[in-house]
Amino acid sequence: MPNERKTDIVILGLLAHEPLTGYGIKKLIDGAISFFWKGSYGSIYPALSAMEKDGLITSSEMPQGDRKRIVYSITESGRKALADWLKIPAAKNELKYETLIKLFFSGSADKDTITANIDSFARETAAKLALLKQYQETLGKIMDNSDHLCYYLTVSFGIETYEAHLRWCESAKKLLEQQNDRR
Amino acid sequence: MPNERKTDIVILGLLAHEPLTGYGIKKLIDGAISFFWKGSYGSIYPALSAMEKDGLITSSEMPQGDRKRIVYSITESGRKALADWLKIPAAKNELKYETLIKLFFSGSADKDTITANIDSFARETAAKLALLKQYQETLGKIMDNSDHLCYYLTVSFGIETYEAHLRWCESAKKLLEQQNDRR
DNA sequence: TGGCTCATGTAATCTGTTACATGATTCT
DNA sequence: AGAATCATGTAACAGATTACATGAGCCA
Repeated sequence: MPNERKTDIVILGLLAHEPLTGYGIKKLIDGAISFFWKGSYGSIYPALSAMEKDGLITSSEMPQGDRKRIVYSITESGRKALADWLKIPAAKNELKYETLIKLFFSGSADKDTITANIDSFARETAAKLALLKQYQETLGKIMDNSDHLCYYLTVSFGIETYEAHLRWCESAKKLLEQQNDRR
Repeated sequence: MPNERKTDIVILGLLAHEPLTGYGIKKLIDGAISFFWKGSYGSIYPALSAMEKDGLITSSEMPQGDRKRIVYSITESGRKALADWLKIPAAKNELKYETLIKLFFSGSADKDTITANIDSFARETAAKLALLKQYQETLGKIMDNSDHLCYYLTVSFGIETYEAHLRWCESAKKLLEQQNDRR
């Protein structure tokens, strides 16, 4: 039975491409993946231990000089678990935006506070968008295999979503102005 | 110091509008709020107890016949905590879409699996979108105060985001077709 | 030599879900 | 009478974060 823990799936997905250390996994998660998934050492290392026990991955110590170094590889059983999970269309998709909580309950807040919150959100979104566009550019040049196509589609998702967010920021601020003038 | 727990903030925000029971809070969270925030009884009731101890809310037993019923109201201290939190522009905005994890690691999956996943995502998104559009229609008619304006803006955010998702679904499927033909 | 990166790991804590237990009221 | 809804609450578990502890290798 494939593990439900998403950390496990992400690790499996990364190891399906190449063997990695826990540290290396963390670095990759902090890259293009980070816009839809986060992971800390406190979740990665325990997951690696558990998955090795379950036979989904294997480890081999490959020290660099005197520095401890454990490289993990995916097993056949691991590949199967990953493939099985990929085939299940059911997916939990969660959007948890504190900005929306703030906005929803800002009925008694003054207009400047609301606008400041929207502006702050817009800045953060623009920064993330810029990063994704960089990734997209790089990927667009090397879209030679199905791996890269999938990366490209994921990044495109982020770009279209963030662009929609930014458009909303503009229209929201306009509406706020209008309502303000009307009083 | 304002509590960082978002469950607390959501409860405070709801109670700022009207006194409610734990059950009533759960019902409201399951409504228009649910697209950006979820809550279970297992998180709501303990939060209510903790917040009462902290003086952010007060309770009064108002049984209905023989049925136990505890109605919570926000205190001045609670209103201040909420207002303080609303003034901080910093916000954690998390997009956690399993669909994107699946897609990102679908390099070795066959095209039908990927398309099925996208279709499933599109159906779910369309369903959520339809609900939000209903809310928007209702809200559009009664946009008489700043509370309703904030609700409207929040719902609009969801609508624009989900519409962007659906557009992406279409373009993603087209790209997949093209790449498939090219082989 | 000092700071960054590579590298592993754990303990305490937080936050929340799921599942259950319990029972009254209201609607059909 | 039976189903749905109203209503409160807890215990076990899950999943993750934060902060810490530790230390080697590499570059300027």
